[in-house]
Amino acid sequence: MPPFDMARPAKPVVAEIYPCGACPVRALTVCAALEEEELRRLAEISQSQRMIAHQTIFSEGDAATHMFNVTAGTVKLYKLLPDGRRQITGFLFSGDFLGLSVNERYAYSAETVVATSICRFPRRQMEHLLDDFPKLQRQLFSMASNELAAAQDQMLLLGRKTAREKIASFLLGLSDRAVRRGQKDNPVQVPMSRSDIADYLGLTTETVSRTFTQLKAGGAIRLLEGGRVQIVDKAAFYDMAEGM
Amino acid sequence: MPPFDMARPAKPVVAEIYPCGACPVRALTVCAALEEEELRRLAEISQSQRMIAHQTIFSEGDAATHMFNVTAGTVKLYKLLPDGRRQITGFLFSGDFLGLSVNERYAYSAETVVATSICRFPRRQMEHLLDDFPKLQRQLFSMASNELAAAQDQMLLLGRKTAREKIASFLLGLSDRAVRRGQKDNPVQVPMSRSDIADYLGLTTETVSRTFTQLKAGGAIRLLEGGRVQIVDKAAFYDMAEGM
DNA sequence: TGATCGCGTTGATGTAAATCAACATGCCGC
DNA sequence: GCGGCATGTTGATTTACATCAACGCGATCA
Repeated sequence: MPPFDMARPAKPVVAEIYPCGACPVRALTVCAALEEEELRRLAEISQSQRMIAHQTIFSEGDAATHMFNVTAGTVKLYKLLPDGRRQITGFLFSGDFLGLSVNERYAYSAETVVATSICRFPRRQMEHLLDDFPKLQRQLFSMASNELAAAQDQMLLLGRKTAREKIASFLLGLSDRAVRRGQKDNPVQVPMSRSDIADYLGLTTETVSRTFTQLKAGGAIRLLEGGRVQIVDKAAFYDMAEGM
Repeated sequence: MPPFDMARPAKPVVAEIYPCGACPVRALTVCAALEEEELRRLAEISQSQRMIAHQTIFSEGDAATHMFNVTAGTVKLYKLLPDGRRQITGFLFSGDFLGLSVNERYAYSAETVVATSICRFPRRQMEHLLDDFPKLQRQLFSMASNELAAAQDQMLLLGRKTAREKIASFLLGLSDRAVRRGQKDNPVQVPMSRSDIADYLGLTTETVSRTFTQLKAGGAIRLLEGGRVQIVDKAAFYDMAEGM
């Protein structure tokens, strides 16, 4: 059971204490590697918080006061150009960490996609904890390395893949990450709008829509209700995502 | 003076001992934060190596046996699709670190762009050092965070910028990094080929060439000999890079 | 029950950049 | 000095995707 009913989002609540020991995603995330003592210290500085869909967690350029961990729901990270063009640089799900900053400012904006629970840590205290617990730092470093690899995959997608390959890669990415969270990988839950998908893949909503239609017509996917997408032949779909 | 004459590249030499204490880029790189003792330990496991232009340092999928530090020259990182489409995910210069890996394999390929000196560390021993010296790990983590921010900028570029904006952003990026290395920022040295630039920006060589020509015709840049490019009005160029 | 709104789909048309092609230039080996 | 090759530039044409436009549908609400 999720920590709260996603269909009936609660109002955002600050300063609600969430016991780390009872955290539903502890095994998946930065806290996984921690001992009793470390976990206790982390719990002391953490606050759990629930947010409804489409709320801003922080904006690019804000002072980076906190780091965050997603415990339920979906978050998007994005950057804007002055004229409003938007690039979504990532979607985060339960277990994912956000809030790394360069020179004390957030380098991107973060917004909830659906009703979401996050756990927040004051950055200063978190940094002290990193000094005290190398294991925690190690864990965070390892997560950053993985994100870096994902970012490179996304650059290949944005720079060199066709619309069809982009959509296929996107769905497979969602599917793979669902597996890692221990959720069903196929059909895959797609909680974000066409517009969010477009801004993640460097396309327009129209092209995203048309490409979904084509994939459906070609028998590669089935669109189910509840925003779920079934990938008919996953192996063939991996090939499609790489242009084979 | 650079550590060797870049115009007359040496044959690659393995196992040449390079004293860290005399390293020309120590202040710029992962070694900057280290104490005497730490530096000595790092020196023990490091090997300096010179490579000519267009040599492979490692390939995607290779077992990740080493980590590297660029001490002179230029390196490109890239990923390939099965049909040969290529995305260059980054250019590295003196002081830059490479070789982070996910599950023991390199996630991308690395190749020299010009004659280059690198310093290599066996990964296993490097990881032990990270455990022994949290300061080193901290430094590496901080560099990874910066790279992550750069990767997000590049996603915005690839997904949402026009050819003209891409070229302007690229030149400014080179210029800014030259400053950080203490080199001249304008005119900026552009050591890579049109084809490399194209694969970095998600364009074709023809479009890169045409865009340079247009920028030159519009008076925004001047193409100098020796592969240098002068940015006429840097403030205006920053605006152009963001579509303003 | 009907008006309004946001979201997604589909169609017609436009265009930035890709592709195809030719040629110029510089560099290297001989 | 000369042929061969890689690299870069420019021109003609094509195309994948964007843009502009219309409409369907479900949710919300008076």
